Amino acid sequence: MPNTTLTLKSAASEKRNRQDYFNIAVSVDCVILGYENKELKVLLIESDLEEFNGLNSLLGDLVGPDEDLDTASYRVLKDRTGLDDVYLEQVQSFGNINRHPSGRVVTTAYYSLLDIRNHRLQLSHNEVSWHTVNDIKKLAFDHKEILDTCLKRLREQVMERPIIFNLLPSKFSLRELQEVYEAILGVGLDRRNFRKKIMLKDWMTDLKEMETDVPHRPGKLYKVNAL
Amino acid sequence: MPNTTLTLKSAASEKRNRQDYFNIAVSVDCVILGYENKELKVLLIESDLEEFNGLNSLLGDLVGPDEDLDTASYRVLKDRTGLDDVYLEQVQSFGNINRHPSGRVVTTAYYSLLDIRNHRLQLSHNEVSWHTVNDIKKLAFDHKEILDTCLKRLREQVMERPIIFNLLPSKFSLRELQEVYEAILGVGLDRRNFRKKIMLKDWMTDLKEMETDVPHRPGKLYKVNAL
DNA sequence: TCAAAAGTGTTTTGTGTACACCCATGC
DNA sequence: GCATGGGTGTACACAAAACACTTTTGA
Repeated sequence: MPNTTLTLKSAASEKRNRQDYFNIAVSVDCVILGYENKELKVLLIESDLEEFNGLNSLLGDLVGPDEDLDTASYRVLKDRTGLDDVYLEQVQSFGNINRHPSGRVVTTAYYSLLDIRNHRLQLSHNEVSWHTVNDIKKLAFDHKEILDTCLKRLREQVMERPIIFNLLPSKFSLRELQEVYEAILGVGLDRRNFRKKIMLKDWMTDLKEMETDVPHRPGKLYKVNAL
Repeated sequence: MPNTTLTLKSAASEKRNRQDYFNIAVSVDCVILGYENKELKVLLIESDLEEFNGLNSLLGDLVGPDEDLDTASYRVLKDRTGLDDVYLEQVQSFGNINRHPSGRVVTTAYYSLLDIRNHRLQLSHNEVSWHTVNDIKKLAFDHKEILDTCLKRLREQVMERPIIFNLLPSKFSLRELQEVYEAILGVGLDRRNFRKKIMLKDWMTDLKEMETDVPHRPGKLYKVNAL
């Protein structure tokens, strides 16, 4: 397959030779988000490129010749966190010519949501660690832009579809749920209005259980409905 | 630059050799949409691949080594339509292994909106022509899926941002505008409610002119506000 | 005078938002 | 008994939807 001739038609393409087209590498970058201590966090790795001395970057990798984009993202996630049952969604591709200092790489960004506490990660490298999203000022490559784009998409979707539950343990209280929303949206929410609104969505089921080990009146526990 | 070593870290990547990564080609595909006769249309070309005998496909091309993704899309648009002042937006990337029969191609889809009547296109190939979106059952490659994805995105955005005006001439009536919305959304809209809603958005200015050459009472003409 | 579309308002219904009090529990 | 958060309802503002008649023009 690699040596088959590509026959996409265009005046421009005919002028160039085939070799040019295979000088673009394809990668995926994963914005792996977790929630802990009322903060949204993202998994980053210390960049090993000199140009980015000291800067962190997203987790990503080149896409292999035998991989779909989604498959490659799952592989990155699995390799770096040990998890394979994780929510993953494609957001956008970034292909500026000079975005990678070592060569031409077009990357497709995904975001991923997981519960930091429940999944004790098997982090494959020591340099991989969680960082509070709000504290991140600068990342290697164009990864700050990628992060911001993914966060924007997440904020747009979080009230539309039941994705937020990926950040929570399987049993959670309404307070916990509201705190995750507040962390993502960056605003405080009225408790009564929040409860009304979220209950209308039919995303959760009352487990008829109560919180334990809380230093105050325990709240009801819920689970997310099957999707 | 093409011969610089890529140093993305991962156990998986270290196992493969560099050549593998440059066996993926990168393309863009443009869903070029226009509006005419109360119908939404898309610009298609007859596929020249044997495998897709007779099927149409979207307009696309490989991305050159010196082009951003956006630049490549603008080039495709310019080459195929002669237009360069056209709305263009990235939607999503498609990278399934077998999506292109001649080799591995990862493509990024864009949609584009233009006014068929005002821009008399200089179509570069005779095989390029407009097709009513609703009549399209099948396209070459995964282009039907790409088309559907772009249409879905368009429907989500059309009430959020003033993009629809790209489909209309610079002067238009509220009836024309409503008809475009109806064509895109595939539903009928109440005229009074539509007018109220659209006027609240502050997207248009009353030109203090009237339609001419209509076989009925002429309506007011509007123009889109500067963005 | 007829056909075709322009233009216009009111009522109802639902949703978003602001806001305050009593209750259950652990310490 | 005190601190902490759980749980609840009402009033107002605004947006969405349903709905019909008169007016203007060209043919």
